[in-house]
Amino acid sequence: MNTLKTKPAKIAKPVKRGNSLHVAKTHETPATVSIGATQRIAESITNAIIERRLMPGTKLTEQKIADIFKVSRTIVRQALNQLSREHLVVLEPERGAFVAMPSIEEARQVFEVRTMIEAAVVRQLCTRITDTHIAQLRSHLRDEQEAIKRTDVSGRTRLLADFHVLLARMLGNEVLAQWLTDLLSRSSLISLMYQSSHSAAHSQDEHAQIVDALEKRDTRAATRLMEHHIANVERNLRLEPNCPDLAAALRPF
Amino acid sequence: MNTLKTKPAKIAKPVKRGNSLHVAKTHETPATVSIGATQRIAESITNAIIERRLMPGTKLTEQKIADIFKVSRTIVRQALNQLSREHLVVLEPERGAFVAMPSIEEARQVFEVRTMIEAAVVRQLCTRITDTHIAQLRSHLRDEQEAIKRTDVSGRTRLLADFHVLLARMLGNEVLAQWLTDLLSRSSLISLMYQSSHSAAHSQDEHAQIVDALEKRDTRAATRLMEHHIANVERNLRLEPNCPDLAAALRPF
DNA sequence: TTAATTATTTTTGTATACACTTTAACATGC
DNA sequence: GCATGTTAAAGTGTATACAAAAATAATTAA
Repeated sequence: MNTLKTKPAKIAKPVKRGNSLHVAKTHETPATVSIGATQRIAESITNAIIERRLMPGTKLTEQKIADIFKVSRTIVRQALNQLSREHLVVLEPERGAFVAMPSIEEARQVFEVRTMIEAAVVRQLCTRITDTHIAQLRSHLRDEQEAIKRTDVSGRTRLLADFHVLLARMLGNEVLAQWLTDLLSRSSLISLMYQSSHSAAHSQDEHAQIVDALEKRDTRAATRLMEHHIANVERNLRLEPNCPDLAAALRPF
Repeated sequence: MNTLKTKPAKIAKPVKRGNSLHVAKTHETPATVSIGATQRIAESITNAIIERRLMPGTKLTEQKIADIFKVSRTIVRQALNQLSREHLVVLEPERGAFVAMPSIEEARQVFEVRTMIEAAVVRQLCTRITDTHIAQLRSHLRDEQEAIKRTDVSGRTRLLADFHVLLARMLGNEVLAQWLTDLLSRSSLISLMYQSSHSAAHSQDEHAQIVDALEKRDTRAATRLMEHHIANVERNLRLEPNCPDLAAALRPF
């Protein structure tokens, strides 16, 4: 019932710098040049999580992070808020921020959504993919292989996830790409938490098969391969009721 | 290169209050009971936007909002940050927050994604929808009709959007439902900005047809109807290069 | 009068202060 | 020794202070 009445809607003249969609800030900036400190910290924490330097459940104390980055808690707070909306961090009222521990149910839902959306992406893509796109994908596949060869764990994790985002981006739909990016960082956290046994090499191979199908514009095969790929990744998670529920299961009441 | 090294990852014991997915805070709380002030303000602004009391482009000055709600700018800032991540508000550095003015391109992308995802939702739903669900949908359709009858503009806007979220929620996938919620508030802002000529009654009728198809478990018809419905809504937007670009077009340079 | 320049006021961005909550450490009683 | 209650430390949530930037108003020159 809070009406929020304002003056007769004084419209701001459309200043219109930064015409295009919100792609602007997504793109890498030249150097350490003052790209919001908030963003810098959020990315550092994201990297730390994805690269397994911060384990799920770890407490993220505001002051400690503030000290590390030499900023005030205000900035850290903004970063943590952002991360919580990306589901990489959980904010418990009056208790603080923790690296998220996605539940088994959440994992299931994330993979279900990914299957739905990525199958649709691949289907769409078959009707409009260009040779340039195919070349891009081949190039990406090579990068994946290299990262696997030299056992660059964090690099290959990122590249394997980027493959999926890359496909979405080829539809020329930033809204979709942005969302898939979020979904994939959640996925990374999930496979990291439930120690996936799905080898990177196997994933890479499946990616290659998908590209092959795309090149032939074989809609049926491409969607089937994508669905199987995601299903495989999910199937290979250790989703048994482990640690957290174990403690609860052993308790008398 | 910011390493963010912390102590050997002191894992916080899984306190485990609020076991289930993040549904907890989504649910309505009894009364005005201290549900975060931030949330309250964000919702007020959202309502004001959807109900057309705040037009696209309006400047949202932090102090003014703070005064209205009798809180500090800190809280308002959090709310505006949240809204910017929902794309209802745009944050321009050093300039402030404005009600978003989604571009034509953004509109196109939002509807494209909605088509993809909602077609998939309906397809999935055909295989697992229950009679209880059908009853729920029928009930919702009645609510829509009533709101239209008594020309409750803001009510019907909300209900017509909620129909789509309701479908997603029936898949038992909160991740999906949450995202569709975001997409639909963006859609609302878009149709509000580009004055849709698609009558509410027509939309409601199309919703009813979709439910009919779902009841018969007619996958083919249901997906086709949903795709057409969304396409209709988009087609009826006034997407001509209007005001904003007009001004730019007339300018010498 | 109009345009350009300077001065003034708003408004944002970040840091800091402070109250209140939680957590832990310790002491007391059983 | 274990549980419970008490006290101290740490941490979060909100308000406020202040510097820097932007918007607005005033002033001057053409």
